[in-house]
Amino acid sequence: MSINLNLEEVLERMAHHGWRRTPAREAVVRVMLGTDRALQVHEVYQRATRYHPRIGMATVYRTLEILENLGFVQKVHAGECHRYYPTPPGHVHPLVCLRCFRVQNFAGDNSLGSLKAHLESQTGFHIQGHLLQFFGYCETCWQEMQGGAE
Amino acid sequence: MSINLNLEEVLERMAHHGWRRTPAREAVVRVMLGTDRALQVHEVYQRATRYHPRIGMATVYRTLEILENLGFVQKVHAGECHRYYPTPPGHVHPLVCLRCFRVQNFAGDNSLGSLKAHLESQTGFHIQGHLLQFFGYCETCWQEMQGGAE
DNA sequence: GTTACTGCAAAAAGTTTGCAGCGCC
DNA sequence: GGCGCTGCAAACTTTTTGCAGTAAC
Repeated sequence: MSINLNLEEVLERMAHHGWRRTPAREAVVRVMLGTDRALQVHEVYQRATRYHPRIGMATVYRTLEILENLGFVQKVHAGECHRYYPTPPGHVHPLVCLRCFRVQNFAGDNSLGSLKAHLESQTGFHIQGHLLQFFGYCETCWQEMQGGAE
Repeated sequence: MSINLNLEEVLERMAHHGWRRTPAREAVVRVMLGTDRALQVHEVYQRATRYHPRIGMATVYRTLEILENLGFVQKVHAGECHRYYPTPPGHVHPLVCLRCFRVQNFAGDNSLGSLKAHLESQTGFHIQGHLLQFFGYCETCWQEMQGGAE
């Protein structure tokens, strides 16, 4: 969720696209606004039940799909499966902690633009997009892993 | 599969790691050596049956896991699901056609190295790796799409 | 002769769909 | 009041696991 938006703004923008405002959708939006980590779908579901106990998994899937299509959340490919995290403002890429899945965003490398142009002329491909992620361990997790806990 | 390796070389390297040479594994290796596209697991399975008709899906999964761990094949995240393609030699990244899933590899952007160092000092993350892919349409598919088909 | 490997089938995990009732606009 | 949305359950897809027979070394 663009971290510069609040609950009302997101719901309003959804409304502009014809999506009704419901307690279930509000719950999912709250969850995504309130996380600094990439979440698996079942984690989104669990957290959403705090705001709307009777929400179902299907609704979570459907709402995440809407939010993704509107550009409010994004998928991250972390190891085994994919996770969702709020889309930050600007053209940035995620740096994901492989242990706690906290996401740190960094500014898009502007060399990718020229690389894209270069690739298009070299290969004849018509490029539609790219995927850039870094993986590692955040300072906190790194310390804890060194401490033998792992 | 590293395109500069042949069947014997791959099987030999697997043997070095203690993996036995079997018809099923040979079939999967042949499939991966013979593709220029990223394949879904069921596509690998279908093609493998040409070499070894009684092969099972479970064996395909198990063999792809071995090949991935040894670095002979890689996953690509293309839209809906992930696909496997042979690891090319050198440090390169995939440019994937969204229609036919042909993979064109390009040389790793060396600016990523300095970006990594920059990110580590900025964020405190200990970076383990990165994921860079471009998506688009190859010239052939682009022409066919313009032609009104699709 | 051992032990790793296989194919099969069943289980598990992840995701989508159908639908009747509810509640948003 | 109409229709979009929901939760539930069932279906479906993808991946993993258990196991007894088979074959590689």
